[in-house]
Amino acid sequence: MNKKVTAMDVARLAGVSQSSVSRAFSKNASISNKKRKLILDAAEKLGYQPNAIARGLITNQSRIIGIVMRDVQNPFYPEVLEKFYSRLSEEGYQIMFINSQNDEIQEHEVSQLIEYSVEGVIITDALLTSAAVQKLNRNGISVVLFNRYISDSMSNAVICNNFSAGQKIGQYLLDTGHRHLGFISGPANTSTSLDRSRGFMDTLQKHGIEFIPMEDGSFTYQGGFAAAKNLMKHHDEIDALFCANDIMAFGAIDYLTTAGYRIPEDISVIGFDNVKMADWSSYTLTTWQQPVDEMIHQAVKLMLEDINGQQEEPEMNFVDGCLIERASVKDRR
Amino acid sequence: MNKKVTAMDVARLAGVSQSSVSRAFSKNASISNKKRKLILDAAEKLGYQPNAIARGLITNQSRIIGIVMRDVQNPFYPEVLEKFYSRLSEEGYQIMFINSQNDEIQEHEVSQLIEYSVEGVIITDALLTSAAVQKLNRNGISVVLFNRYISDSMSNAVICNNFSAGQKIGQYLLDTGHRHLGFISGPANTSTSLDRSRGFMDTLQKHGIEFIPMEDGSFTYQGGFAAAKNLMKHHDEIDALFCANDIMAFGAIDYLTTAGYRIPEDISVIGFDNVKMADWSSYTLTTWQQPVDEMIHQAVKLMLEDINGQQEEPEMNFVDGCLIERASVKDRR
DNA sequence: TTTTAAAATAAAAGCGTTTACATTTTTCGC
DNA sequence: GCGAAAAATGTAAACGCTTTTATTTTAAAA
Repeated sequence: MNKKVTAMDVARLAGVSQSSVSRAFSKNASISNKKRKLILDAAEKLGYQPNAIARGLITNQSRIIGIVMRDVQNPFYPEVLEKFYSRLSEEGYQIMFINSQNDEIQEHEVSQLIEYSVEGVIITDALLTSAAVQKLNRNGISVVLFNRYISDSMSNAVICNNFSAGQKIGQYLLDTGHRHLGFISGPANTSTSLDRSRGFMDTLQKHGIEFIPMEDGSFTYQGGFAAAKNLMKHHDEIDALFCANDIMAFGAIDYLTTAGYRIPEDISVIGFDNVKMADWSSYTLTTWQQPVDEMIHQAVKLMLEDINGQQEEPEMNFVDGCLIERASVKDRR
Repeated sequence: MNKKVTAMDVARLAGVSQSSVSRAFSKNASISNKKRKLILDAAEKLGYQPNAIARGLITNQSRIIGIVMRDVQNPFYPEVLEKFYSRLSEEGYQIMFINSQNDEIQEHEVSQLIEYSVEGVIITDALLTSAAVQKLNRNGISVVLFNRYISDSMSNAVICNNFSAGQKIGQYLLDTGHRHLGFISGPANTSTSLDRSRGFMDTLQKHGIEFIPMEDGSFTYQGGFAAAKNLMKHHDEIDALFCANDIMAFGAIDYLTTAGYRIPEDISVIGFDNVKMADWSSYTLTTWQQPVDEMIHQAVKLMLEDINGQQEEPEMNFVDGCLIERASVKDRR
């Protein structure tokens, strides 16, 4: 456990002042090429790495972004995490990972973020109280909600246009000749699930369908499995099932298959997210693709703008996505 | 973007010295209860949070652990990540997440870790050069390898006893009356895949089987799918397939099913990891369970010991795991 | 009381940087 | 060459804490 080598050590070896060492490592600082090379060589020889902690203290910029997730087990989120990592890396940021254990993001988790002076926080699939948002804001920490929003707060958010996607899915199912629809929702306190459901119902109502059977599948495989079971027990007539995310759709399909229904001959199933597995040949799930790359691009853009103070007002960006047709929906016309 | 409130602010409000504020927030410091309460109240009122960056600078302890992963898309790893988060949280550590994009951990990724003075690094499913390990060690950063090891280096590691697991899987397949085995491996440069394969072959050889067909499935679904296809093309006689991880097993099963083979009637398939999906009714995969909780427990224990200097020598801990029998293997006796 | 030890507090140094400011060196027009 | 402006370098002051050291207050002993 050797002592860490500091800028002072480099300075001594190179025979310059410590501030010159600092300048040698900063992009647009006033320093001669000759001296810079001298210093860099000395640094190389000693294996010097600038200390980001010390830098953060003086510059008041940690260059750390917190990412808080909850449902890491849903394959959608690892993908998101990976992509956020790439984008933020490119921008020279590190990621502090928080896996919120509870539905709602906890006080102490917010505190951790603040204590480490993260410059921004990306909230993914976790519930945020307005109090938490305020606390973050009060500490000058930018917040971007990813794939959810809270109406009363003033936070940046980028979300798939779940309402319109829901509408289009409803339309698609109707267009392909389905008449007995069912819906498996996520938790009732998520904007994601709510908007998808509202859009879906909106279309149905326009076609004179006022009520359809629904079950909460809590965004999990087991939930989807159980929800499908309940649904079919009381509504054997169902010919199409819209699941508010893919993972529930897999659960539903697995239940239906074991119960002897054929997909899509007997029942069509449609999901939401287009996770990698949707393409697996066991499922070949027709689903709604969230344009993850674009969403992440925008989220990072908002974050950076906010951090750099180029933002007047928090923005909410909606992106559309599109239907991916595979083999889990049958054309019944 | 309010200015951050510092210990000095609290001190002023409470009418004490700044050092007393510091003491009020530290566990076993010499301070009267009266004053502590006074200070804590003032801090509460101002919404003061100690600045971990500043603390880290003076104490030379960042309380950050780096976790580097590569194949986050393999569902095994999100689970691991989540559990590491819980354990390390309990110990008061934060996680800096690195998603290595390449097979081999990159120079600049190691640098990032060093710049942020992480106290330790957990390496999961990523390849580490000895040079990288040395660089970390030279900077006093503890390294624990999770689920892999490198023989030439002196790093802590906790791994499933892949060799013996491979042996037992071979035995199990033989015991259940299989005579034409095939193997789908991971990348040839991973100790994980190699040891599983060696153990497997070891058993087979003891039973007079010297050679079996093998394909590299590179630890991915697509790889497993393709590998199964290649294997069956040339070796139609195969009656059992051992896949070096679950995700490849899923790919293999999906190929086999679409090709008209019945699992397990025509071909038995066995995986490795016991990810959540293995229990899904589409797969009901018989597989080897890695004792993740125990592995993580040990990894964190090693890490902490190393950080606290209670370690003479790097340790390599092997854990066993056990076979989980589901429905993808048929008893052919 | 007075003396002395112990406990609580304050003052100040220092962690490894960046950066404003002061000083020195270089460059360049005349 | 000279002088002035520009560029390069050095000096020193922060940043927000912890911790050592010095000082004050309190408690205990006499």
